[in-house]
Amino acid sequence: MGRPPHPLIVRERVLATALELIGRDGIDHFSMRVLARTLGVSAASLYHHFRDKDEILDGAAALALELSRRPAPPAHASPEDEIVTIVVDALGALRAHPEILPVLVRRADREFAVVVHGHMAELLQRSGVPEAMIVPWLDILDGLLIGVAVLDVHTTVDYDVDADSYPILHRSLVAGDADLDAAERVEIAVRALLARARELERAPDPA
Amino acid sequence: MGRPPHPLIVRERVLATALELIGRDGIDHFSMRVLARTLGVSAASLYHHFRDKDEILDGAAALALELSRRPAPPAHASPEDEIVTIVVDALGALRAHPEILPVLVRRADREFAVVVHGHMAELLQRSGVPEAMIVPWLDILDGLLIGVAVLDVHTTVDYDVDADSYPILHRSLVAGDADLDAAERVEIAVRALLARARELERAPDPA
DNA sequence: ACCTGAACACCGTTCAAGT
DNA sequence: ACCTGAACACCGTTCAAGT
Repeated sequence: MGRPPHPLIVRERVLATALELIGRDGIDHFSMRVLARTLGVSAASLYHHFRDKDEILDGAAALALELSRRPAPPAHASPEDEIVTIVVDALGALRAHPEILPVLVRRADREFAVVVHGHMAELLQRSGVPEAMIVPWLDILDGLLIGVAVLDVHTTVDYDVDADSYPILHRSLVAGDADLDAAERVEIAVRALLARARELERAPDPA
Repeated sequence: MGRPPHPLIVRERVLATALELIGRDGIDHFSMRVLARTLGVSAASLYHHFRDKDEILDGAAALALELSRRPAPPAHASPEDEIVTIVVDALGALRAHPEILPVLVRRADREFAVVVHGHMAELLQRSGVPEAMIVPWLDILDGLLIGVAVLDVHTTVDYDVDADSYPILHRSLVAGDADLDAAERVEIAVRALLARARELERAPDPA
């Protein structure tokens, strides 16, 4: 066909289409050929705009996070409440695009988090965390967030536990209020971590 | 060639070879054909022993966890110390096979954890966690473990932070003792969570 | 510069055929 | 029962050729 008067391929449209296809049909059905067909172009053309398939996957993952970002974090009374809000919002963003999570995990590009990290670093300091420990606590909070999201997305079935072999686990599983929502669990965990982060002056040496 | 006098394919040997190949060449280079060639059989034969490729990946992931399991968890004075040991050991297991982590995350088959969960449920109870909250705390600890492992495996570069835009984050990053080992971070976090888990009688209602 | 069809070197999986 | 070669319907990526 040759070169059209206006470019047929726009980067953002490609990424939005990729995200939509992945969300609708799953990551296993996503291919360059399917994406190209949906866009009405040839698969080869995509390589004029993206280095490879991974660049498209990364872009779609970044777009997913961007789309589910809350417009503005509300200013709360305490920095703790604000941190909880940020983490719970981020969990919601990850849960809104479960199919993109494996991509995020596989690449774990943390650049996207730098803005929210800058803000959270300030909040941690205001809540009394010593400066040298701010980055470790950010890492812990990040890890908690990602891990809870990963487990939550795959919550397929409540696994069966033999009552005789594991009596306590079994009783806790059948207890009614045992299954909190992931957002509630993450809030409990974040508050627990922050309560301790304020107390610690420094990491304890392995004595 | 036809049927040999003794089976050429043994399930455990297939999984061990798969794990080795994935660890050595990466998950992207792992294919049924490569696995079959390494084993000296045809790719088609593998389908007589495994339903599909996913079953092999799951088996290899389970094997990785099994291999890195410590022989016996030492009986400590306090249940808290024992929980920390279990979680830190599990982190070591995950870090020993970084290439298998995406497989675990993608499938998140939690059945493999039931034994250690049964034990940890008992430890949580002994450390004073109310029965109805044991499963939520197990979920939180699982999430923390997986998330920290995921982030640790991909710790490619310390990202650059603009000192003017994010002064606190920047200062914390350049502070010398800011980068604790993942095992140290997870220990700090687990102790913080346990300290709080003992106090809480019940999940706080969203008031 | 931008897009194309065709080709290359792969995939996972199935299946009739062999012993 | 267990293994095989060949085939099917796909992949990601490259590249000469078109305008």
